[in-house]
Amino acid sequence: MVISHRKERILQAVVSSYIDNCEPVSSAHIHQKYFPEVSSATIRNELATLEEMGYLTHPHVSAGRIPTAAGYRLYVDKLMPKHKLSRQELKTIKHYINDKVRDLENMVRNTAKVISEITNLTAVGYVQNQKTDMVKNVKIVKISENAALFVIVTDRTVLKDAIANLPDNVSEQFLQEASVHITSIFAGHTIDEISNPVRFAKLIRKEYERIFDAVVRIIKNYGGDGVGTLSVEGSAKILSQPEYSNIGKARAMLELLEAKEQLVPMLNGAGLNFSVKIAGADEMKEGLPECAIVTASFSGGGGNATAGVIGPIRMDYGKVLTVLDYIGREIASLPQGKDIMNEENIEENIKEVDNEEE
Amino acid sequence: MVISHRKERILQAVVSSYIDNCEPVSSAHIHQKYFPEVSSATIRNELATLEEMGYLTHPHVSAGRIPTAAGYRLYVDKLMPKHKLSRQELKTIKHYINDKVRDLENMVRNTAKVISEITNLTAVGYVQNQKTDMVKNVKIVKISENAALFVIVTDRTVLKDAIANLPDNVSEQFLQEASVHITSIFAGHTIDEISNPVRFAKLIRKEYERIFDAVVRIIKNYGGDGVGTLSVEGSAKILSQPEYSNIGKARAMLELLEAKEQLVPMLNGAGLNFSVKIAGADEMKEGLPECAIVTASFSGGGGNATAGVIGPIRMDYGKVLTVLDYIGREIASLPQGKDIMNEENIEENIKEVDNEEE
DNA sequence: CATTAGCACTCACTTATCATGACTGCCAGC
DNA sequence: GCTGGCAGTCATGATAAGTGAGTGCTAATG
Repeated sequence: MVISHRKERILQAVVSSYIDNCEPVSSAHIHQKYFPEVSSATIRNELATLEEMGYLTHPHVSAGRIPTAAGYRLYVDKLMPKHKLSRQELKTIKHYINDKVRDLENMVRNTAKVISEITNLTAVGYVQNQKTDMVKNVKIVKISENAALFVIVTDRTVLKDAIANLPDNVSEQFLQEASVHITSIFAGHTIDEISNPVRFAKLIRKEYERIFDAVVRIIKNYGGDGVGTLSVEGSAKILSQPEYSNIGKARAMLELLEAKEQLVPMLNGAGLNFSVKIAGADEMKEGLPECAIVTASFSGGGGNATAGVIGPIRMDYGKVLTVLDYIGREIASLPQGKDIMNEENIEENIKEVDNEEE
Repeated sequence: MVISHRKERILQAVVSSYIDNCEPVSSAHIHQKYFPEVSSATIRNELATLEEMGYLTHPHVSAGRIPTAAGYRLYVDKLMPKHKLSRQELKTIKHYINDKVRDLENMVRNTAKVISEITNLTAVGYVQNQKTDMVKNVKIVKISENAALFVIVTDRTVLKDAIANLPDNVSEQFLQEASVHITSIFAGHTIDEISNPVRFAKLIRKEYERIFDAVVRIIKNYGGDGVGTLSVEGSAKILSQPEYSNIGKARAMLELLEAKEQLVPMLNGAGLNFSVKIAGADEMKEGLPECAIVTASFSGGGGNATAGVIGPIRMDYGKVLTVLDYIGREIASLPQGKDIMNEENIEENIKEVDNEEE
């Protein structure tokens, strides 16, 4: 059955109203607030048809209508009104997203923070390490008598958390030379290529072999599936949503937020700019709490990543999508690296990085 | 009034029972489970006295007794029975706490994870940067045309998250020399001393001045109050506790866990080995949710840090303290750095570090 | 045929009332 | 000092009745 324009408008009214109030919407309410031109009886007829079509339900016979997953789906895809961000919100976004943050992980965390703040929902950000990332530089820094920090710079980010033991009597000079040698071999190659190091093994000078092996292992590990940095911001906000006022549901949700392995696969929008997944309407794993996940992929600032919100199915999709869209543009517009190093700039830069650690 | 031995035993019974069941304890229950040798009436008399003394209350007249904050305090300080960890639990601890984790932040995160897993409570770990930390080494690593990673090694940890812009045309060679020069000036000095750099400024060679300034800023920032790494593990576990089944209380608790500035001051045990803070009995800030915080300070592995649990006042203090104690010993017994670098070792080491990032 | 007014009907939700029983507190006797 | 016994209290849970928001249907109207 083709859905008439009026039915669409009525469905839109139901979804909007339900998103705002989280209460079943009655025909009288739609009549008063959205459709004074037709009577509530007419609206009742239309509602009955929309229910037959699968877009709406009732919790019980004497209750108003609430959208089904299919109803939300149609709303998101077709009916959703444009949202306009306030001046204050734009300012907040600009404050968080700026060119002072230099590494991808921090940028993503910042992005999640600002999304959470503005939408008042829990936000997630994820940087998936990719096998196609290209190694640009490998540095090995001796940090104590018997340990070194391995810094691996790729075209998307900087891996700087691998610390490994050293054999005795390795000099700084030696590590420095090893870094140069290994960089010369790996530079320009992808994680994927390096993970299969046979072709490189013959290029390596004998004395650097052990260091080489360590680097290969670090890089292999970096490119593994599901490895990456996940940030979750504002998880307490889940509990303000009435659909999670039941403690069991709230807990399921929080556990999902803590379980990286479960959460990460749900963030992939199959390469789309935006992805709105609604439990029930879209293929989502069984056993997960009822929720919707809206994600966007961002690129700019020398990398790309995914960020979005996770919340009740009844969420303000219009606002969320507008926020994600705007942030996407902000990030894309960041300069690709300014060559400035005045005092102020460094100071703020450092503070920024530092805040992100918290 | 001096508390008699029998009163102590009865108080102990009340607190233990309440910790296990989270239900007011009746005189009959104590009689059956703990004191078959005296009648419930006698126990009632004792309970009445204990209530007068301030260790117990009633929710209402026909309900059993529950401990007051003072009752918990006495229990923790004097009456608590020793807990014994199971073989499995000891194994879990050994699995998490091992010499493969090289940096303090990761070790603390691991510690929090294992504490949370074993106690089934939310755990926190905190590494407070201290003004008395001594700088050992400063390395500046060029990671792109116009940015560098500043690695600062102290006697307690490695700071490796500061990235700053560089002026044009700074060569690697130059940064390398600057690192050596700056290290030679700062090595052996504390954060506090360096934060007031006047005495060092005259030692610095003109050409390194800008780099020097950047390092000083990073170090100053590192030593700032409240700066440090906080890990919170298992926050969803809060919601399993019946005292937070009220969504408002649960939310207050989660918000506390997200608010570093509020949480950190509560973790300081004033230099004690163990600290048990009970909201109500101890000075805790107003407006915070009802909770108890048990922390221990750990030292070993080349640093010291604080970790513990945060949960309802009704928690199994015996178990928590035993776990913290045992973990403390494990950490203290870690070798201070082994000079091995066989394949296996590195591999596990790297995996470990990587896992921690998640 | 679409629209509408009107009305019967349903059913979640609220409030009132009552019964239950798990406790304590106290007293009198041992 | 200890104990059995008993009256008194009060949270908790069950039952019943009343309320009203909202629908579905029908018949009338344009």
